[in-house]
Amino acid sequence: MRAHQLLLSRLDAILKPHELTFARYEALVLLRFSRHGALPLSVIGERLMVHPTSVTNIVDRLVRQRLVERQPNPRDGRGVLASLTDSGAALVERATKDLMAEGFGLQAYDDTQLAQLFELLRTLRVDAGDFSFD
Amino acid sequence: MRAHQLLLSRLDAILKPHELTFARYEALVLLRFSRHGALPLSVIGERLMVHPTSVTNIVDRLVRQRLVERQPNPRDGRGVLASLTDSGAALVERATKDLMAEGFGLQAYDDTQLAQLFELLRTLRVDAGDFSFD
DNA sequence: CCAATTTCAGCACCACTGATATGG
DNA sequence: CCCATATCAGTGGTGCTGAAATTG
Repeated sequence: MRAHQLLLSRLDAILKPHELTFARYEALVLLRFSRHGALPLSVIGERLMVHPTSVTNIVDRLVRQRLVERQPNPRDGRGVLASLTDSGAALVERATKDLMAEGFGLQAYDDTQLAQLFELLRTLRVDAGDFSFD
Repeated sequence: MRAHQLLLSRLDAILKPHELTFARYEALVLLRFSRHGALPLSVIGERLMVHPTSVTNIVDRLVRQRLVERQPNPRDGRGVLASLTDSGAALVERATKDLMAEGFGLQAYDDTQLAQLFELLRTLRVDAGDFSFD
């Protein structure tokens, strides 16, 4: 619990100058690495494992910051696409560069330790019925 | 991040029938194991590492649930003690029994793995300037 | 008709800032 | 006078429930 709190506050501190929270950053990254820089809100919710109403909320804030635009989904009239704007794409580049410069807050670990930690945490995720990513 | 999310939701699920969040549970446990079942709010904030205004908020909610009472601090006229009520003490016993029955959500690990995980997470905490508890 | 997608109102919770009253 | 303790008002953020509109 405490390790999570410290790690999150590190990441938030790095993202704060960009006026991003970690949740909003994750959404931007997801869009950045999608095929067309745009995804249905439902897909964002699945990938980030957040509640549908939370997706609406996150996208609202990103739209207000002009980092993302809402577009009708051409392949599903019920759906909406969140689409990266140019300034959104530029911002996620800058923020990612800053995060990488700090090793995503995990500089204290070498590669072996990171692998051990990942494996141990995977045990908890699998036990809770999460994806295992193996 | 995901492991934390899953663990917290497990603990919250166990605590929900007792109408407790994990944060409120932590405060009750801290009081339960204090010398007189009562502590200054400032001490609660230090031990649980939460913001002073968050302590006021948490204690407010516990008072509303009749699990805790506010008392003037006899040794410091500025201060306030949060003091466990009988029903608060009884509730923390029941909640702890439920949590222990579920191994605090960590049944997936044996003792060796728990020790490894603790040690790896300690590395992050120490790196971030946290206490090390060694 | 039923199901999926998204939105909205509303609530609980958490973390913080800034200001304030009170007392050491 | 300065500092510590606690509270209060207010803001931003997260995570949910329940209901509704729209469309497949």
